[in-house]
Amino acid sequence: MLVSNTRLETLEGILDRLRVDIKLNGLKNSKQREEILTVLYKSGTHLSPEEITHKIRAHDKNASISSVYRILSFLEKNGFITALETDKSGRRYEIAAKEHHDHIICIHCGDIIEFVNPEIEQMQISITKELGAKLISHDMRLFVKCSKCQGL
Amino acid sequence: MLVSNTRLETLEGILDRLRVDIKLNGLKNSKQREEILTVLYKSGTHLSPEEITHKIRAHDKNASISSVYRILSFLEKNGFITALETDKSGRRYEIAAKEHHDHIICIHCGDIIEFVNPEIEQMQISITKELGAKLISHDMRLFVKCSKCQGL
DNA sequence: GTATCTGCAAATGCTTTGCACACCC
DNA sequence: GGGTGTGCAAAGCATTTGCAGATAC
Repeated sequence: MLVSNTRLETLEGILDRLRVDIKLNGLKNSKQREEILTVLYKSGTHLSPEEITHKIRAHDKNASISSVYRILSFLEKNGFITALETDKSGRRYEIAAKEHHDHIICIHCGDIIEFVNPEIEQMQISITKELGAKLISHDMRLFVKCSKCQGL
Repeated sequence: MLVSNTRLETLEGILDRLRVDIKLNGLKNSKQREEILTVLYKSGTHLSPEEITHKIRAHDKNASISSVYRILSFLEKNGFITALETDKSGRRYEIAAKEHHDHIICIHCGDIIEFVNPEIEQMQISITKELGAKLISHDMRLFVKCSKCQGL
């Protein structure tokens, strides 16, 4: 079953959580953290660090990719975004404020379809429970030739 | 359900297939290709290119890691081995002559448990079929804290 | 002999880090 | 003011590639 692209939270709600998180960690506010989260929220897709850098440079000419990497790492660690490896070219990031989902990736055109299957989710929990292990996170990628690329 | 570590094929059988494959591709025989496949077959685990290089150097003092990469790439492309990314430190390889399986990876000790769930396998096919896409390959990783690491 | 295979060293590409200055509280 | 954030350049690290000599057929 496909996942709608609707965010579960408003952008302002997410930014508020970010500000609280920053306070709790004794950190200081920064425009860039908010800007990157905003870019990911608005795009709704999976962006590479390079694409993100390019986008934030629209408002901030000198933004550097190294800061983008630092911030992405912080945002991922704190659960605001999630990473996905679609191929060998590196990681891509998406906003975490969506329903949990897995990914179908077309190996030809790179298109990504998001889906969730509650039965599979449940089985994953059962499987690890049987082993006495605790499921921390999971990751399922279906690599396909999508309908548009069938003829190629 | 756990997957036994039994190989589906003898080492000689696999090497024979490799030799046929090499002929068909107009390539030449090489000790290293067979040696690497043998190392992976005998180890039964997931080895990094560096570990593989170290092992084949037991019989071949000057073996280089770049050849290992080249050969791993060939063996993967031709279906003799499969790659797995357990963490950010790079890819690991295992012999393909096992039952198809997915991986449970302990984020603490790095232990890997192999399992297969036929129902999930079936669902993955149905999900992609519904979209008119053709499933080429898939990949499911359950990151856990394993029973031995629970207390940590 | 000719094409493939190999080791070596250099290059590549993504990501991380050190440092000095800028900025927040 | 002191600690955190940022840009820049350099470093890291896994992986790839160019090249010349070695090897297979």
